[in-house]
Amino acid sequence: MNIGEVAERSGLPPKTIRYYEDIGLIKPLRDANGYRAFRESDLHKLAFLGRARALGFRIEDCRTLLQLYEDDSRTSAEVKRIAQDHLDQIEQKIADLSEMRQTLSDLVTSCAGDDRPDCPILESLSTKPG
Amino acid sequence: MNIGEVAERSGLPPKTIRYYEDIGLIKPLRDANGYRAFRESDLHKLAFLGRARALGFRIEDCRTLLQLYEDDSRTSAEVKRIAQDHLDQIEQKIADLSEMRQTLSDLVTSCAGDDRPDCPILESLSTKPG
DNA sequence: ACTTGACCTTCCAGTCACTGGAAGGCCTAT
DNA sequence: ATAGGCCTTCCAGTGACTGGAAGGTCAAGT
Repeated sequence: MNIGEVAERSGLPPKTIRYYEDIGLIKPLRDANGYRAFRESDLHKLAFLGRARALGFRIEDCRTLLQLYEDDSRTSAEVKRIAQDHLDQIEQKIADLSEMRQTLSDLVTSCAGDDRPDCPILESLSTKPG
Repeated sequence: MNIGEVAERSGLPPKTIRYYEDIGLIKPLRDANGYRAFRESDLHKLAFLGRARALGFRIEDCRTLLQLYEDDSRTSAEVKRIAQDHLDQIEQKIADLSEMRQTLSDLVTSCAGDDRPDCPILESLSTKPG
């Protein structure tokens, strides 16, 4: 398989696939003409990586997860710890964003949004809280 | 005021303040010794920027908001549009993260997290959905 | 006068995970 | 022979800082 087909089948752009090879996540073979020659196993890894990335795992976590996947002597505890840590971070992010949303949505609601200059949003940004 | 005092009073690290000068958000004066000499107005701008950043506005939006703040002929509609767009993006991000959280939390729950290798998390990552 | 330590300066590199673009080689069909 | 659609590498840019090195300045203490 050439990179175009793998890109289509994995859903990842060719650029990303080359990047993943650069950082050692996959090691496709090469044809005599220099083209990358992907095996089914490479495609499978790329799909794995795509799904892990879609869940928001950092690349280094993806690397670890892939290693664990290929390691018969892994324990599910190792995997779970990574996923739980990531889940914690996602929940923290949601909490932070929810606070921003609340503040912003209050400000947006209170702003007339007309052609006058008076604006509670700017007033809030320019004023010390408390 | 030197940068240290401004950093303390604005809550922004000196590095960030220098960076904001680099990209033209503030233009502090200079003392004869080359030290930055901040006016109260610089401090006020930095505090404004700090609050805007804390609400998650991108730097370029912060720049625009600061310009609008200083423009007597602004309209609140301009400000509101920026804030509303940002709010929309935050809500989109929360939606994306919430979906990740749901999936991840299901996976974490279903994983025993013991010393055996069987792991629904890895199985899910390695399997095509559908 | 000298030294110490806490400031301040600039500049360069690194972060993260790609993404865009340029310059050029290869393959297939006409 | 040429056109186009692949493929290759390499370099630079993204956003918003952050760390660190190398060196200048200032105030206080001895």
